[in-house]
Amino acid sequence: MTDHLDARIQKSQTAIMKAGMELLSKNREASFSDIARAAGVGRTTLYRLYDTREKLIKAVAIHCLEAFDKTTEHLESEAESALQAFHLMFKAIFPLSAEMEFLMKLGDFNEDDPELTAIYEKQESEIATLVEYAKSEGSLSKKLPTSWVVNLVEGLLYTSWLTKNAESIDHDTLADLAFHTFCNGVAR
Amino acid sequence: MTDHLDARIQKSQTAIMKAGMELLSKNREASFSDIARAAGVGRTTLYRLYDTREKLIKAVAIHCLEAFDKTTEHLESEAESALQAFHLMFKAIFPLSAEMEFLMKLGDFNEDDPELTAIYEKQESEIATLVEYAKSEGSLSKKLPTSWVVNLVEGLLYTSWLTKNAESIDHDTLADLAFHTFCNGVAR
DNA sequence: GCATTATGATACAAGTATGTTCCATAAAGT
DNA sequence: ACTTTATGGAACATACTTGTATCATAATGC
Repeated sequence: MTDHLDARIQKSQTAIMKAGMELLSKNREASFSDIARAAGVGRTTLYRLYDTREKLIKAVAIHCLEAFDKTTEHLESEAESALQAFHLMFKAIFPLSAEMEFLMKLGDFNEDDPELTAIYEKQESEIATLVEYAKSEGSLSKKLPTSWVVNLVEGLLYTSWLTKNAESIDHDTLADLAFHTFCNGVAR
Repeated sequence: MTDHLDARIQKSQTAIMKAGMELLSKNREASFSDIARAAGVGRTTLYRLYDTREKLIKAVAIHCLEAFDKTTEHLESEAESALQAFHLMFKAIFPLSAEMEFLMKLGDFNEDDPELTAIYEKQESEIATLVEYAKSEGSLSKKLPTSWVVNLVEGLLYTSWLTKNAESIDHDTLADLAFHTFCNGVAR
């Protein structure tokens, strides 16, 4: 008896995760049959690994949120200033466009599930801490509410996502645009 | 035989529009039964006025898009500068938070329906024109792509919407924050 | 007041998603 | 090699949603 996950389960899980993320992003009403077919596994396997449709969606959401967490947790130590940390954050998040799209299309997990809410609020508060630090460092305006700046980060990611969908712009360029706008706005 | 709409139809339509906007914002999978109950009309009436579920959603979407159009169409003539037009735009849009929420939760009508896409792209191009004008006026940076600035407007509305949901901030204050960030960013 | 017309309730048919159970098979672990 | 375990397919029950048809009732227009 080991706690090592059976290779078959692991394979199924990653395939389901990937297919679920893509299908549910495109169409929130995608059925278990659809997801199973796209993942290349039997419908029964979905029910075996995730009891219900709701639980699968929650599992995918947690997976996405944790991907964000993993990507952003080392930023503060790598950056030399709080401002630069935001720049690194914009750059780091773009490889997670699939995860970002899923979370954006999902909408308010805010109200749905306490566990998801907890993870989400934890990440929000980490950004809030960074904002407060930047304020004390003197690099961010102290007149603006912290919550506004925190949500602005999300809003700029949304802006980037819109722009990326319409035009094919380089990820790094997009991150630079977001960071520049974050700091200076768009006025001349 | 008049082309005046029967008062009963009008009453039903507005009730359905309102209920549809609210319910479908909260839960995209809301059924016709749910919407009918919330609107206080019979399910049959929904099918009579809007043939199918898809057509109802499309009707609500058009209603929302046109509400935006109506609100923003006179801005250019009222504003004294292109920049000020953006300020007025942020202020004008906040009363339409229900419409905004519906459209945001709806996601890509971009790919769904050519008619919706047409209206949406028309509005986008109107903003693009305004951006180009502001650039020529010298009030917006010419280095930034027009599409980025256009999407930034949407992104700042999204930011405002997030902030409004979390904290209870005055609409006008929120519009000022959005405009200030639009122009100058958040750096000190 | 009277004819017209929208309404809501009910019943109905068809389709589809959900979730469960069982079993032979194949792939993993040891 | 041998045992254990995950898998996929099939069959099945249930529930729900969609969409249509009918009809008595009530509100509207004139």
